[in-house]
Amino acid sequence: MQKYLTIYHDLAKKIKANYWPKSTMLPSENELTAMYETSRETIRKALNLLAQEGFIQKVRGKGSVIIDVNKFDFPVSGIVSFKELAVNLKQETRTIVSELEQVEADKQLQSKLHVEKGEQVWKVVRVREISGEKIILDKDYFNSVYVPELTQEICADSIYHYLENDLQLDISFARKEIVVEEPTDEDRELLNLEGYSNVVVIKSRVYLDDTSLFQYTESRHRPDKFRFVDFARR
Amino acid sequence: MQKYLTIYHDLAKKIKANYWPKSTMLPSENELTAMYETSRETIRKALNLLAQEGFIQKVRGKGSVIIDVNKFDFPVSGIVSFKELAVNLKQETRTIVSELEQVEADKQLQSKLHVEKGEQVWKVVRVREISGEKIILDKDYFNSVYVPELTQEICADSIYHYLENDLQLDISFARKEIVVEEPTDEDRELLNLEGYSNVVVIKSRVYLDDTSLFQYTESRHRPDKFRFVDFARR
DNA sequence: TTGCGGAACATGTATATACAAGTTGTAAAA
DNA sequence: TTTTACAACTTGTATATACATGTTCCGCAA
Repeated sequence: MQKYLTIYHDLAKKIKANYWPKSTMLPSENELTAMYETSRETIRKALNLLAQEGFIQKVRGKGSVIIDVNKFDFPVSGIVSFKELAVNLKQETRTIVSELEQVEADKQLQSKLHVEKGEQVWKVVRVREISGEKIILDKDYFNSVYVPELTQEICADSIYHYLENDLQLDISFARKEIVVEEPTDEDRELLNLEGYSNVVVIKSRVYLDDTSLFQYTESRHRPDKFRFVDFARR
Repeated sequence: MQKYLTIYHDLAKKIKANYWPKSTMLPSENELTAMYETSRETIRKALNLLAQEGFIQKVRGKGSVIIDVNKFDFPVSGIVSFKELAVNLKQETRTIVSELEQVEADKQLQSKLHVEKGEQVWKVVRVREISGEKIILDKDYFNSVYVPELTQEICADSIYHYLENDLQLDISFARKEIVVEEPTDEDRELLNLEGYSNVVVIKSRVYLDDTSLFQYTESRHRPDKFRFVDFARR
């Protein structure tokens, strides 16, 4: 593994474990250079990563202050699969595959997935149950060129795990959009909406390493259970 | 100005202006090094920034592909003032200052702004009108230690401009949280809610360069007009 | 006592060099 | 013709050096 990543992970782990008191300085770059027996540039790469992820704040002429991280509980920012999220949640979760089929792309899908008319597309509809309540409705569409086969088992477990480990796809980046919509009949039917008159919809286009678009997803959430946490720099 | 930032801005401008066709390769790092008469590391700093911001996708052994940017229309991600947003909007916008006063921090504010009991805090309530409709209700609280004075004029124009240019504050990062809530009486009174039974609330804690917390904000949006666009990397 | 200057330290930027590792096309070998 | 091997590209990582620039603190001079 690369040195700067190893150092980054080591420092991140120590910060999370409160190895240093919050709001105090990290050792200086020169000290870290000596501690890890490497060069200053390598340390700086690790520190810049830490700053980007909100662990530290670099102050010129002074040093790196450890930011008091109040554990981000639901980082929908970034690309994270539901299964990866679920392990952080205390509650019981369950995934119900309600639909799984290969369909021809209609006009709407064509524009969202950038495929030609009539091309084959996998459609997966899944309901996410948290603590016994049906909270999230995930509608995924995959370009069959990149995902030729999907099974009930894969969808019930983790599609992302299958794509990355078995199909060796390099998922790279996504464009996301969050809006609030009125529930569709499908939403009302599949979710426990409890009279709520809105759903929060996260629409994502997901791209591979080679910038090809392979997935379009709508994640539809009951509004009271939705929470998006973000870290932003000016 | 720093070389790598100059190069970054130059490349970003060219990409936005379609100087190179979308989905094609940028010149290689070595070519750019020659073009800008600098070192490869400096070029790499600029390219990494472009990748971070979603302009390009770096592919090892091949080069940097230009990502087809479909102009992100409403980047609430990052820290952006309403006035900065407004210049990108085509519609007419107006800001109405509905409240401006210095108050003692109550228990709730104490925890949100990390101030002591009874400390002075500026409270600003503003309504944002877009195309004649009252869409957004911004409630800002500033720690008086960092912001001793605020006037009607400043609030009607841009508080951020005042903080950064006149008070010389270095606004650095923010923690944000997006949730959906039921409208309060204040929401119903000040906004044109048109019968909507929810509001989208962005709660932000904003920090200075030296990691001190100086602002807490709730930005309350009418759900049909709310849209959050994000670029994420796995 | 007060204020100024500078040493010693911090991070930021720029450059050069070396090698590792992935991709592609070509020419030689089977 | 097909396969293999390699050269010539690409980006990724690691190191060393130099200087710029911001912060802190201590001691000396006024």
